[in-house]
Amino acid sequence: MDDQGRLIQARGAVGLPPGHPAVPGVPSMTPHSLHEPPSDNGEPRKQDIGDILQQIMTITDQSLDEAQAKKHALNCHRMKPALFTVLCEIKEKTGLSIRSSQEEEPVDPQLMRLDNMLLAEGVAGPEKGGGSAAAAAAAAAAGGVSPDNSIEHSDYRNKLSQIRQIYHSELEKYEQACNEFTTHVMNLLREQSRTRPVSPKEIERMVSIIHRKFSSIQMQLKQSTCEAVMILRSRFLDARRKRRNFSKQATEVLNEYFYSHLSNPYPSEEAKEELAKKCGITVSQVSNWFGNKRIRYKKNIGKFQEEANIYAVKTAVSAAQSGGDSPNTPSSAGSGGSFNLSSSGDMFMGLQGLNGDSYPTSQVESMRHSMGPGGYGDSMAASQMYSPREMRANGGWQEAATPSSVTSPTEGPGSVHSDTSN
DNA sequence: GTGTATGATTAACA
DNA sequence: TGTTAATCATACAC
Repeated sequence: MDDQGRLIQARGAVGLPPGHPAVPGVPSMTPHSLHEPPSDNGEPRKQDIGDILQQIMTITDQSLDEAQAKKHALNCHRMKPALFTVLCEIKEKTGLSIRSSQEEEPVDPQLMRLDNMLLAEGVAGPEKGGGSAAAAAAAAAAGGVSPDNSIEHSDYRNKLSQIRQIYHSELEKYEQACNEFTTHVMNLLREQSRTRPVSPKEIERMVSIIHRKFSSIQMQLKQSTCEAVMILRSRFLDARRKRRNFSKQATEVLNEYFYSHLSNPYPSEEAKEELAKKCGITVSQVSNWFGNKRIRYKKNIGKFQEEANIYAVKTAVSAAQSGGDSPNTPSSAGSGGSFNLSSSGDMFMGLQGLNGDSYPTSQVESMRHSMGPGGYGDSMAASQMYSPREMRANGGWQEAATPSSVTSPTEGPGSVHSDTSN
């Protein structure tokens, strides 16, 4: 007999109208589950099943006490095991079949990524030297080797080890809680299976749901751990946090270039590379340095007067020492080597520019002394000694009339411009 | 501990 | 893409 036929038969048995479902969500009923002693015409059996179904259908309409009593009576009914089997079958065929298709989800790529990262960082999986490899890789990525690298490495290792420890202990807690909860639910369902149709498959499904829920919690844990590792890594790698002042020699080289190219303190790419090599820093650090220097100089020219003078003197000294034959070359300021820079025409004329005469070293020294320990206390005096470029209205650098510091190489030593605008 | 110096970063701009 | 200007974060001197 087909489902339709069985349904009609069941309806007839319980005396339900054709539009009313026999049992909610029950499309079919297999007669083989209802083995009854054969009767002559089947009427008593039909009547029996009908009664049971009727009682089940109306149990919710009764009072609690009545329902309890009825439930007990139904539980003890001889037809109960058969009905239970049928209901289990029906549940399998309806709800479960729909859900089972949704259950087979592919492995979450996000979870895979997290797992891979934790594995790579040495947080998950076997410990690989406490993350020293990762620390070394991080240091390599940073592109520099600092003298206290080993300290940083151990610091990184310790922190990573802490993260690892927390991760594993939390993971263990989750797993324990998951197992406990699963056992609890399984026991509960087994217990309930005495009073309602709960098939083993359903229990299995419930277990997998619990596992999925717990694995989503685990994913959060993994995500948090990954974030912690990322923060640790970024702290370890973040150069800003590990800022080191450049060496004195490096700063000197950069300043020499800056003040000797004050009219156009924009080193070319080649010059930057040369400076970087000379200072033992990167090209981008040179760019940063010049960017900072320009803006800070412009913002507070007065503050840099002294510094400018010192470098003017230095340059003059070296120019004088080298016979004054190449006053335009910053490298002539005693720093050795050449930047191979084009003559930007902004070389300090040293002290030459003051009155057009070349100053011998001794005179330079005496001038230096005349500045006093604090350099020029008088800004006017300073501007006479060395006056910076006038800034363009738009904030840029402009070749301004300056007394000594900045003159075109084509200009004679006497091309002194007074600039008291500062 | 505090103020200043300084290297790095970032958004906006040309 | 390089520069400016503002800002951050750290180093350093006191």
